[in-house]
Amino acid sequence: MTGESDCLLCPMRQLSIFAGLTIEDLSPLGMVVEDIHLPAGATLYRQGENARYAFTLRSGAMKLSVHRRHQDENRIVRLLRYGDLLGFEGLNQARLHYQHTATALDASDLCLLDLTALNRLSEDRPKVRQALIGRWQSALEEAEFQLVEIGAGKAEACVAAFLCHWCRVFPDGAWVPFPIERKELADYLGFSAAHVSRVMADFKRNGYVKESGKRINIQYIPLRRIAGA
Amino acid sequence: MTGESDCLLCPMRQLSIFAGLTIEDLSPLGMVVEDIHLPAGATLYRQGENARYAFTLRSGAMKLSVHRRHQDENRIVRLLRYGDLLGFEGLNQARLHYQHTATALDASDLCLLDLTALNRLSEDRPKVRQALIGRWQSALEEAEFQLVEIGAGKAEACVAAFLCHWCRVFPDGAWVPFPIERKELADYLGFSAAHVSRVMADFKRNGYVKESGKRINIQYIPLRRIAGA
DNA sequence: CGAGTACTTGAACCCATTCAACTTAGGTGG
DNA sequence: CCACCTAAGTTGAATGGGTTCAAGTACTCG
Repeated sequence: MTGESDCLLCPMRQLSIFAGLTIEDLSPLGMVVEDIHLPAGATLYRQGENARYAFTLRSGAMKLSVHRRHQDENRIVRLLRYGDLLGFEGLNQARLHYQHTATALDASDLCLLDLTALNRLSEDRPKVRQALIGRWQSALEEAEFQLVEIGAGKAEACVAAFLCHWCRVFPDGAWVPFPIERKELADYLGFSAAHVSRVMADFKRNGYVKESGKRINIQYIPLRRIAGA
Repeated sequence: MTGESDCLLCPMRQLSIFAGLTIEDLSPLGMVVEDIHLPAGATLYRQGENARYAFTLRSGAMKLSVHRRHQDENRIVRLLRYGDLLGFEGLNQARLHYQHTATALDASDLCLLDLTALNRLSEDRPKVRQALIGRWQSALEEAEFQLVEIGAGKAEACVAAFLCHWCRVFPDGAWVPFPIERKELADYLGFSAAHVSRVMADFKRNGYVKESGKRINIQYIPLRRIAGA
């Protein structure tokens, strides 16, 4: 399930917070980095638990969700993929607990980073510091994407915007991994599972997208028409 | 309209990113800080403009909004008050432009901070760095509050959650400045102005809240009942 | 191949939108 | 200081989109 690994050999390093660091930067740091493998559905950490580690997602997909106070449903606040960093709220010394529950949507590989070591590293290395600031910024932008593009408007437009956003890093027309159930998509978008299902079914009937197994393929989504209606 | 000021004498310093710094820390930095005063409705900066300065809000209230691509309406992504920092997206070197449009909801005083100087300062002073990380964290938490408590559910519950959140830093039962129009509240919550007005009017009729001029007074909001319904 | 889970679909209901009319509040000039 | 004027807030009625709940269908995994 877990084991040690060498960051210097990591094929993902260019995308990670250690990108741009040389061997001289990294090797003497003595940062122990562990590999973690999670099966689909497994929980990595829970909201409120002591935050001692951050994680880098190397493959698979995860969701961050929060328990709503007066409601039984869970709201999904972020979806993560290849290269994303999670659990770093503990870097802010005032936040000693995880703010979300992290669950694997699909079988996932992560590496574990000790937060105190990471903190020390960011003190010493401006590049790491910049990289971390960048992660904070993207987390914020992702949240604002959700607010702006998804938080209001008709369901069709929200689903369409999300699908385009989800597939944005892949070439047009590619078959993109899509390990997200209707219920989860609904929790993320703020609609009922039934209605999300309706919209997705319509999109498929209209030939906007295709689905096969846990992959999706965007053919052509008439964003203009959907938003304008 | 503008003038220089001395951070060391600022009555807000304990709340600001310079909190915890001594005179020795601050005085030799040569950071020029300017005072800015804005009348209600004035725009401080616009989405897409070159980001050279961050700002600290010393009094009044502001909103950050984004223009929606396929929509004419603007979505409000954050509301700011006393002590809040805005415009710091430029600290991330990859973001040279403001991500939002900043507009004064009320007559407001701010101080202007040069971003490059602020960057230098955060390199040298761990306390400033920590304070900035804290600001990033609160921006993120604020966005997630909006997602979780306000982005889904019945309008009554959203309005109630927002009002409690807005008044949280004041003592219970206090008259709290509330320079937010129905239309703006609607843009923030993602409802129509008409419906927000209806809900607010109901709340007032039921004695949950009182309004007078640009101030509000929460008497008692039965959150449990509203959310449970 | 069977069982359980996810997905789809229908119908009734409910909440929010829309648009328009009306009321209130705040500000300006006489 | 009052009368007017404008912008903001309130309210009603009709419409429409989304939820809910339940039934039926299609996967997927063992």
